[in-house]
Amino acid sequence: MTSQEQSLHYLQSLGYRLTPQRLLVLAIVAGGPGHLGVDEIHRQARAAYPYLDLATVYRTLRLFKQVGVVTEVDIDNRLHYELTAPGEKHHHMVCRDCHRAINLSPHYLEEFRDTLIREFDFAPDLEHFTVSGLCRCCRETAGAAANAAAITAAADLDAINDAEIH
Amino acid sequence: MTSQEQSLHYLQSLGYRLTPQRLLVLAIVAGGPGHLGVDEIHRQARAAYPYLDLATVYRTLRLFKQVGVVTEVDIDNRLHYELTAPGEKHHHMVCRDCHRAINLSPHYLEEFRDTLIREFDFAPDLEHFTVSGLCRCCRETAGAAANAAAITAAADLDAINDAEIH
DNA sequence: TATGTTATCGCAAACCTTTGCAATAACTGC
DNA sequence: GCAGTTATTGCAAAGGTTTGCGATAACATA
Repeated sequence: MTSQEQSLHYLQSLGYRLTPQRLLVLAIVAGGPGHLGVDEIHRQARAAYPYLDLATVYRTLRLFKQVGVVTEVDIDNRLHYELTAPGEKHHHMVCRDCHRAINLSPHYLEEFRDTLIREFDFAPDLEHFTVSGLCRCCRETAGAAANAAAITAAADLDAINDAEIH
Repeated sequence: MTSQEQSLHYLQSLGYRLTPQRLLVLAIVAGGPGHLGVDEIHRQARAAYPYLDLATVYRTLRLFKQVGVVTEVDIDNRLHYELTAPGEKHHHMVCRDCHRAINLSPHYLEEFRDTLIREFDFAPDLEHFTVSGLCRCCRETAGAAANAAAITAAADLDAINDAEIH
């Protein structure tokens, strides 16, 4: 039994129905190289099943995400999905310049989660955690000038704020 | 000089122009009780300046966010904005059930940021950080049943995944 | 104060995503 | 295997947000 078939059986055990559309979407996400955009998934799916609607793709992916079969990644305000790797769960760091996604081990978030629960009784959703920022590449290249400007600007703002407070 | 005037001077010092629209949006966000939705800001703004377009509100808020004057909070897939509190910067925990936002001191993220920079050369944008989850209230009430179901489901999935790996 | 440059605005259209609804098809129990 | 129940689909429309573009207005310079 393949991993995909197991995921589908799992869906069924939760009371959801097995449809060709769901099978197809799962197969495409499973076959993709890491995360795929919704439009890309839809395009590939239509090649095999031309009447499949974009709304169905969205609904299917939302369901898969909800039960944990796929992981959602927000890249530049667009949703992307990848198979949830069973043994090697990971989070994402997405660069705000080049939009590349870098994997991040859950290990780095465990302490943070424990703290929120202990201090605030707040149970964070960190299953599908994504943090944006600047990757090494973009910090080195275009980032050099922009970064300097940002730092200067931040300092200015602090100065203004300090002046206001005192 | 008020805090708002300082923010506007700051914008000007960065090369942005001072317009009545920006002044108005800033005044409304500053006057609001914490975070306000975009439609709410637009509605209030139109009362004073009927021709102000929604697109301008969005562009203005995006600019304010970019320079750090306001903080963006995503609540149930809708953007909300509040004045960036100079001395008392904070992040947000947003409950996925009741959609309430709870403030979170930056202190809880400092170590996380340092780690990402040290280990991955990745500079995370944690200025406007929001984490979703379940607040104490919702965990106690509706959460009790739903939580139990979720835990069971997760255990099932783990079992399936374990079976697959071995 | 008058003039030129160009950032910003309002409008309209596009974009990505979600939702309502009637028709369909997947599962259940006989 | 067949009929009944109801989750799911496709379609169309709406929702929230962004973008392109010509017209306007804010700032700099003289």
